[in-house]
Amino acid sequence: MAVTIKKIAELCGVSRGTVDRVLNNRGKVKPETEALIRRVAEQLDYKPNIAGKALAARKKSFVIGVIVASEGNPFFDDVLKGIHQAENELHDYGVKIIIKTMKGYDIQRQLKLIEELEGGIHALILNSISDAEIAAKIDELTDKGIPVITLNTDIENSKRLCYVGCDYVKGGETACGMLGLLTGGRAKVGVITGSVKILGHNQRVQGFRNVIKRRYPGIEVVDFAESNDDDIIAFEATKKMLLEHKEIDALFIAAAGAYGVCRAVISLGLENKITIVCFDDVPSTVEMMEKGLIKATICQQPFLQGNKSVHIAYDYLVSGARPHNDQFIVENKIKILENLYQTP
Amino acid sequence: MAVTIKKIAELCGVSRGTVDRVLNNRGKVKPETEALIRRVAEQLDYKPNIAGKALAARKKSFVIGVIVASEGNPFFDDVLKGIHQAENELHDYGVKIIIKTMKGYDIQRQLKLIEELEGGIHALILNSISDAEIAAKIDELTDKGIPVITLNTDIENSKRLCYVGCDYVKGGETACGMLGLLTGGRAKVGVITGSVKILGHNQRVQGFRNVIKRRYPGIEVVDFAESNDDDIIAFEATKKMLLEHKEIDALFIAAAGAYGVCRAVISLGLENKITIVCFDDVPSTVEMMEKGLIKATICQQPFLQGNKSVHIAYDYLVSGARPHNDQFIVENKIKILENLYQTP
DNA sequence: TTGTATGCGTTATCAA
DNA sequence: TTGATAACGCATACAA
Repeated sequence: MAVTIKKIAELCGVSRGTVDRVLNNRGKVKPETEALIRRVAEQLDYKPNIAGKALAARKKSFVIGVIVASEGNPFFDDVLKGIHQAENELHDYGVKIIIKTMKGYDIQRQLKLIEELEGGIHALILNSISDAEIAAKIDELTDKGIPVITLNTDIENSKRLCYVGCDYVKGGETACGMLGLLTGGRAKVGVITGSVKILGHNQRVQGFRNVIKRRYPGIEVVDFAESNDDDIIAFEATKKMLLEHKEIDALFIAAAGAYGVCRAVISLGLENKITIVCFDDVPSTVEMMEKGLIKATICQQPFLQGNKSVHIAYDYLVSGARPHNDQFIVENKIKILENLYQTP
Repeated sequence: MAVTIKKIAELCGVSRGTVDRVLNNRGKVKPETEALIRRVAEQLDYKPNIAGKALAARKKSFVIGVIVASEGNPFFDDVLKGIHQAENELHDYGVKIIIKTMKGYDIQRQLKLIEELEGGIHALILNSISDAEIAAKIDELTDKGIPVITLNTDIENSKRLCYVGCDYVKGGETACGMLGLLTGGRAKVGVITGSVKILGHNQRVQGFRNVIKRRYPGIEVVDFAESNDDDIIAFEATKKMLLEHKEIDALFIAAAGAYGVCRAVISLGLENKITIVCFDDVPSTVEMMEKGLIKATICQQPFLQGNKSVHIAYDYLVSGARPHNDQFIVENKIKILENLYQTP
């Protein structure tokens, strides 16, 4: 039979209340008794029963705040779906969610949204901007007892509880691996990134270059442009790039803007010449895959990211549990036309 | 606040016990009261609280039997790991698991194993052979109140509770999609399947042909052989095939035996000529991917299959919950060298 | 500093 | 046929 608080209490000759105080660090226990209880719990490998915790937790109520830069970015549609489903799943357990959305990555705007939420939440899920001011704010919340979970974008040197998102470097490596296979290892590549200011985008490009160096000497990056995650800018930049570099026969799109890129390729009549690899499966990308323009896309489980971030926040609030290594890394999944539609 | 049995009881002016009897079909309730309770529960959209159920269920104990054809088949290593982890996760809830393994697909042997278990289990997870005698046995168990979950291989026309595994047709389609991309849509393919008697293998080949017809007229299947999931037989068959058909420049391996196939290719010095696509990422396949022989493999989340099958059995025993559409379909994941190692 | 009592939602037992 | 009550493991308000 499993070890329970009751059993530990009996074994130590104290009451359940005392064991609870020790195991949950509530203080007010004589040091000797505390030591004894800890020793016994350790030896018996006590694991709190989740169902019991959840049931007892129903009496409380948890408000979780969410801030995402989802406006005008369809990638976040599935992230938000995952969050909403988690809210549903945890509704029974007294979880309420307040979502604030923003457009693009404006530091002051994000700070303002955090301040709007901060008084009324028990935890914050933050699609964070990698910036010192934001990091300081995260530390402030954490010190106040509001854990912060970074979602999709991480931030270094902060007291965030954990990061939920993909491994961007590995994503870039996977993209290059696919391009290598699709082109027989010979390609002149144009890179269209989102912004050199965004860590994740740079990491993808870095991963891409890693694999060139490691396995594909025949792949060469001949030009590089930024789209600011905007289809129009991507369209213009791609057109310019392809006109200036007639030798380009592959495009690596490290961020949003794939639709603009594809339209540029079409407008120059280069559909059959250029191999395109990109990220995520937003509707416009799916459309371009069906047209045959985009051969492969690397996806990062947006639904799972949203869903998991909420569950992690709840688990931490209820039982102090935190994920292994302070992170939950989703997979980079290769999708081609044939395996696009599958159960999440 | 969520709807509970207590609330329904109050609203109907009866005791919790009575509501419980109605909602769990235990009988012994006056028809009028039953109708009233059902109506109220329906209207309030009553959803039983899982934590409550789990807690109450601790008093019972569940024995789940598992039969898998895992002997000599490393694919099942991860399936078994998933099962063991589920046992760990549910240990607190009184779940015990008895695993019986077999080698290959021998109907009489499988029947015998079922009979050995049948007296002492509350549910059965069965890596079933698609056969009428087995189907009849499944129905017998089901009628006795022992739900049967088919794992990795399904069986038609039976009263099994649900199927946990992949969509084999889609797996074959994905494999052909990859091969099309890797070869620029032009290939002379040799197909090495496991056995024409195994439904899943046939479905993969079917999916492969679907995509040839749909998108890749330049891909042609020139020969076909069986490996019986055995590396030695696969080795011999591949060698023969490649010697007879010098034009073959791609191999589609629909089942186990990939290692034998690769060794045949190596022994003929054709490493650089032949594009190989296969299934699953057993250690010998990973080795061949690292050597560059296998370009891509389609994986089917073995760990998740094992883990999920146990959880589904438990959920059904505790709360009568069954998965949507009587199945839990795992994904066909494309893996190349760069995204082979990731969190499960 | 410690113990006791109560409740979370569900199920089982026993008495009526 | 029904209702009352205890139990599962945990958390906590309150009493000692």
